[in-house]
Amino acid sequence: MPDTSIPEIVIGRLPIYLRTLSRMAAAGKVYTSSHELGQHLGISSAQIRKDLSHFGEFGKQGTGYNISFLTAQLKRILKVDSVQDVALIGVGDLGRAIAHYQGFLDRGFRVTALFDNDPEKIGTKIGGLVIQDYERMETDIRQQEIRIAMLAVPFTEAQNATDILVKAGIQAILSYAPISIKVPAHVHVEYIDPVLHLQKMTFFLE
Amino acid sequence: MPDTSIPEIVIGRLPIYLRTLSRMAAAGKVYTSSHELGQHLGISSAQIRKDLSHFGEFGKQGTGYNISFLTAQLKRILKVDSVQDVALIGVGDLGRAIAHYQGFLDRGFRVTALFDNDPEKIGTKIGGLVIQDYERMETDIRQQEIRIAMLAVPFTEAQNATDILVKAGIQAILSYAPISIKVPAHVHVEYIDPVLHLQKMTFFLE
DNA sequence: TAGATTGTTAATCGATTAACAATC
DNA sequence: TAGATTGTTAATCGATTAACAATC
Repeated sequence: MPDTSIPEIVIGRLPIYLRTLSRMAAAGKVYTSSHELGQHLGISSAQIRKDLSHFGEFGKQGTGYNISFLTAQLKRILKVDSVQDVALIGVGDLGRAIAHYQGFLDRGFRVTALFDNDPEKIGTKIGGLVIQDYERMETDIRQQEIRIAMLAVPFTEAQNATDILVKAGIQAILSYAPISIKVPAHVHVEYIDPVLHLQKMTFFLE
Repeated sequence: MPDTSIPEIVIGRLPIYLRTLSRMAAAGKVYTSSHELGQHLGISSAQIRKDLSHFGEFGKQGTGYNISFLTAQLKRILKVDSVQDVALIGVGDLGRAIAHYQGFLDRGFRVTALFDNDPEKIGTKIGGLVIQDYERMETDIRQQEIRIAMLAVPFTEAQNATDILVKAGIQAILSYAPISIKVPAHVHVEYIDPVLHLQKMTFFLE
């Protein structure tokens, strides 16, 4: 059971460390240090050491961190050492791009179910998966014991789809819909809305 | 000129306020309060009032905020009261979805240039825009005075594309490539990597 | 050994929140 | 007027960083 006293902001940085370590391993490096990691990411070495210290001692004085060892530890901590099944709701342009994306499996995820409410799409296939009707969403997700969903529906449809996901027992939702969705406290929601990033950056334009 | 003493974290929340106000306006509401806004977003009313106070006084005691007035003020502050042109680099599945996305214009952005380095794609059209060769990236972006780019290339190509964008005078980059890119200090970079969100949420799975 | 780097502590820094006078 | 809500101050809370003993 994860220690819930660990700040959420710390958990949010672990995947970034993991991603950077993977790049280093691919480049043939064997050891790294908090200083080197920090330089890559633009954060302080102290922060990296502090973050990791919440979970154990993974380094050696003088030599730093063994990259493959630290990678394995972070994967274990984040529970991505086994592959997590993900349901994808909404198969428009964006949903299609997500379904085709080859970058999930390496990092612990696999889209194993597709749903849409457009009769024209239902029954067609993407990457070997049949697009299913909303009707089947609750039972399919339960049967497959899927705990994570990605939401790529129009924002007008987001809350409705969310309500079905919650009924199906989904515990985590990554939503691409540009709207705040309501969920019970036990369901985690994260959002991706590119326009929020663009608007933020526009403020800083010269 | 924006007051640079305003914390970046505050700027990051303004687009969220703006998005919520738009939803309220669409629902026919005329006034709202910091309390109501906070409830929608799951943040405290004090934080909303504090954030807004960096930029002026936009509310009235007793009645709260006029939604269309506050919307106009936030758009002005974020500089999205005029439409910003955006270049899109990389027209794979994701780039295609971005190019087709209808949700940008309403919120201040318009994709006006597409680039790819795949000879098979160069010269073909998406939504009325011709996909141009990398060769033309620097000059086209300069000529069109584009200041913002979205990066949807494979991660192996991200730094190379970024270097060209920087030479072209781009000031802000929204990157979908799962890798940290290096830019000069005057260029703002934001990242979207869905796997980071998924891995973070997986930690909290029961 | 000498140099390097960890994990941890304490200090600093910055963000959030509670409270309330002002006032619509 | 009475009730509601702002904008702001001061207090609280939490995150980041500097520093260093331990030790590889």
